[in-house]
Amino acid sequence: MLLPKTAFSMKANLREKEPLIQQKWKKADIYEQILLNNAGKKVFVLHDGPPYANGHIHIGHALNKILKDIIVKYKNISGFAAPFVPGWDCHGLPIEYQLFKELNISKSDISQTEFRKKAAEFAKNFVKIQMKEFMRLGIFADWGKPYLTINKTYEAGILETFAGLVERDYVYRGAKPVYWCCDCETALAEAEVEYRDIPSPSITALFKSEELENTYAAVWTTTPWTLPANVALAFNKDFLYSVIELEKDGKKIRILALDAKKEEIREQLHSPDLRIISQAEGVKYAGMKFRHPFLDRPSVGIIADFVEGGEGTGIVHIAPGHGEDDYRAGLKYNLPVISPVDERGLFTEEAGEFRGQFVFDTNKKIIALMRGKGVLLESKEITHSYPHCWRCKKPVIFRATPQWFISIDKHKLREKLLEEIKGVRWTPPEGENRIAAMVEGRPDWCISRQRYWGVPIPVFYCAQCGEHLLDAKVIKKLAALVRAEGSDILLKENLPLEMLCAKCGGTKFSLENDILDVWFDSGVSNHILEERAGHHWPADLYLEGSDQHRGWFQSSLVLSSATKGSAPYKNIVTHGFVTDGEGRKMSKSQGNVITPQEIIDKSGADILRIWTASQNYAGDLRLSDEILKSCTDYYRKIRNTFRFMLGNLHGWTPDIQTPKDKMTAIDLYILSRMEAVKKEAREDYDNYNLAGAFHRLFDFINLELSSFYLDIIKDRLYTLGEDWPERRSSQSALWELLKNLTLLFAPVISHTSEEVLQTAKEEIDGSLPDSVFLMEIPEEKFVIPEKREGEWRELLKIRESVLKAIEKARGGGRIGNALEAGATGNGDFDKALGAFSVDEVKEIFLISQIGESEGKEILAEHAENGLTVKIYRADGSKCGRCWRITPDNSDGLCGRCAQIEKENVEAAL
RNA sequence: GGGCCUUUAGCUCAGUUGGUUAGAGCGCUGUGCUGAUAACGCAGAGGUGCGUGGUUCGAUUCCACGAAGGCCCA
Repeated sequence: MLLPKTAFSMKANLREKEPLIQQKWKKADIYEQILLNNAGKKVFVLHDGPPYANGHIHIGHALNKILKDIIVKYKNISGFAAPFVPGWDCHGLPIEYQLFKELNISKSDISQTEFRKKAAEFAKNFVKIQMKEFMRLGIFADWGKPYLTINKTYEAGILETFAGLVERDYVYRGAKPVYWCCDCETALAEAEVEYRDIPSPSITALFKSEELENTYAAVWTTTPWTLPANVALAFNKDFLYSVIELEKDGKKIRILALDAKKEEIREQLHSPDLRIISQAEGVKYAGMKFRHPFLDRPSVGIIADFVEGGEGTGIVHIAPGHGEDDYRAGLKYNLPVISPVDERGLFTEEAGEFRGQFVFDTNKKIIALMRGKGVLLESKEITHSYPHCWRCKKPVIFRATPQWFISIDKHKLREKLLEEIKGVRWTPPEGENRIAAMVEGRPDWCISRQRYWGVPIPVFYCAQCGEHLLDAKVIKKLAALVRAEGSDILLKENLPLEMLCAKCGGTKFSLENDILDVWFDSGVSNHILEERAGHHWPADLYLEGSDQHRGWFQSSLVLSSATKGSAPYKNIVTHGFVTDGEGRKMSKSQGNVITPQEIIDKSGADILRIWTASQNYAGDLRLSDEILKSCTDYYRKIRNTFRFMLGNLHGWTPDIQTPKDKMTAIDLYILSRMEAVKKEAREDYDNYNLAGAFHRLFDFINLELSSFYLDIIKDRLYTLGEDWPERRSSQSALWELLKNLTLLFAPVISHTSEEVLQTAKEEIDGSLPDSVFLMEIPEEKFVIPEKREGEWRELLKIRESVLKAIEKARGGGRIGNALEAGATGNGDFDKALGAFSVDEVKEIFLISQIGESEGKEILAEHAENGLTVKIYRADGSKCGRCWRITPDNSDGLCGRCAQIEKENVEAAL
């Protein structure tokens, strides 16, 4: 008896084994080895989108990097050389914000240079942490040489791209409102603003129509101080508006407002009655001119969909210098941005009589002024939620400040972008539509940030006249300096630049205070592809979460198209977000968060990798204990099947490989099936359908190997003489199966595949390479003719019926082991069996006798699809060795086993 | 509130121009084996195809509206 024997254990113990395998990979410098091994092959570049370096990795990071890793590994074992350089995004507000909090200081307590040093340390520390965490997932990458957006060469690349934009005239100066703290005299980001309830005036101002007789538009606002910056009134195009006539202070007056508000207005004015003069939808008021209530300035009617009917009058006061909505509406209608407020929150000259006064203090004066002019409909106080500074806790304002922009329409860039989008292959395809819609509607890109932690915008101001200097040549010089010294050098004074002010001839300059938006940083990342050996530009693939349609995919596209003339990628794959088992967002407050660390500690990285590969990532990905449990079940099945194959290859080596033309029918059949499955799985991998590949491979292992082929060949493997041809044939097939499946699964369960291969190297074939990733998926070579496949399909249909019939017999308590049974059937039965020998059929059905049922008691019968199968007890007695029932049994052994025993005895002599 | 997307058995997935009783696997239940044994085989149960309307001889598949959820934006 030759039973399976292998050191490959049933229990995986991944949490202890994986780190050991990873150590070996690290020691052998597996990443380098793979690329060395694949030198000369076609290059495939997956360019990593940089995660932000400010915390431990969460499940979304793990998902993203594992998906990338699966694809890169697959490419590397299927005829490509696929490098993978990991990146990190290291500048930006989140780090700055976190660090200020940690240090418990504010901008004024620390110099920019000193702060930047600490921020760089902070980022590098998390790069180190995340790198370790990614490595623990089994990700292969150029860990020794990642790209960090704070690397000197990287920062130089940022400036070079910027110079390219300046050369082509894409960069311009404009104004945009930002949150502004008048106390700290600084701009604030969304994250630095907290909302608190405060009392504010709630007023309705009247804007006199220049076209309609004695008619005033009623406009509600809670920030009267922004009225000096008013330039427009917004209507909702679909709402119904009315001009109503009523009495105010004893005089007739006509008010324009939302029709639904007319009663409310009548009550506010204590008017005894109201008369509807006209009614129209908001769209009618687009372009209509109104008079500012207290300044000599027109205010024009516009349409905006953010106008709501709930609070107010349905007519919204628009001050593009003091609100985000207002600003965007202003862009659309080409309205001027007025922001007559300085950095301390004091009105400037532009505000006329309010000059020098603090904005919040002028609310009352403005109300009084309007009341005096008879253009105030109502005034009261309300309490509402209002943004405050996270640091000094004072209310903030929206204030327009000078900012730098990249034009999206210069040189028809927008059209170019849309054209490029069409040239990219988007997976899933809906992504194309999504990004195209965003690009169509996006405004110019504001790249200024009033922060410390980033690359300074390379613009200089003349110390004498204040004129700005934006010069590509100068910026290229700066880039060279930065390449050598890092971006901190820009903060130094007296840079050797030899600049001259074009306006006044001045020679002293100061650097712009604003830094570049971090999306600019990461948007230029594809420049590393041109600098790294073994890479090429554009990248073959970008793979990120679907949120990056607005983020990185777009910033990369804009910068690359503007400066290099095309998109930096050929393929985009996007994945959804991880939710809990109910499809709900994971959040700390919900308590439904599962971290990659927990999964690794409990089950191992290969389980997490199976989770990643088994789900369709196009939509949201659910994660729960129940789902992980099923991943563990997948894993156990795969592992045990590998174990069975390894164990039964004991005593076999490739030099006694059975040639294809000597293999038995069932071995040839299963190998042919393997080829078909491999082809399908490879197509899936090639199309980034990882779940398709995984389920296909798993089903093959489960349905065709474990339940079918392996079950059947046990008899040969265990009971035949060691060298018998049928046994060697099956072992040769096992070897092919093992190699193919180890490799096909390697991108997913990398650690386990490696363990399988190393076990095989020790136990079966010492000439195998040191890592499964230094191999290639075997080429197709075991396909049987279509006609033969058809014969097998017929046979397998009958096998199903036989199994059901046997189960019926078993249910009746008439039979236990299937080997006790014999089977026969009607005409179709014999016809389908005709293509196979009786011995083959018995083997495949796992029974002891076929046909010849005359005079026998039928134990069970099963009929379906015109086929009837009958089960009876096989003739003869049970062989003590192979357990088959045969008529030629003597001394408890069947004829075959008796001979094998004899051979074994002779061999032993 | 707007744009894009998702919704098929407890779980993960298939379902290819709309056409007969909607398929797998896992899990579950039952059962066999005890020479893959904390393994392996066999069988079975399990679905108002998110809901409501419409187009059609006929819709999981097409259309409209709605619900729940996700991403982005406001």
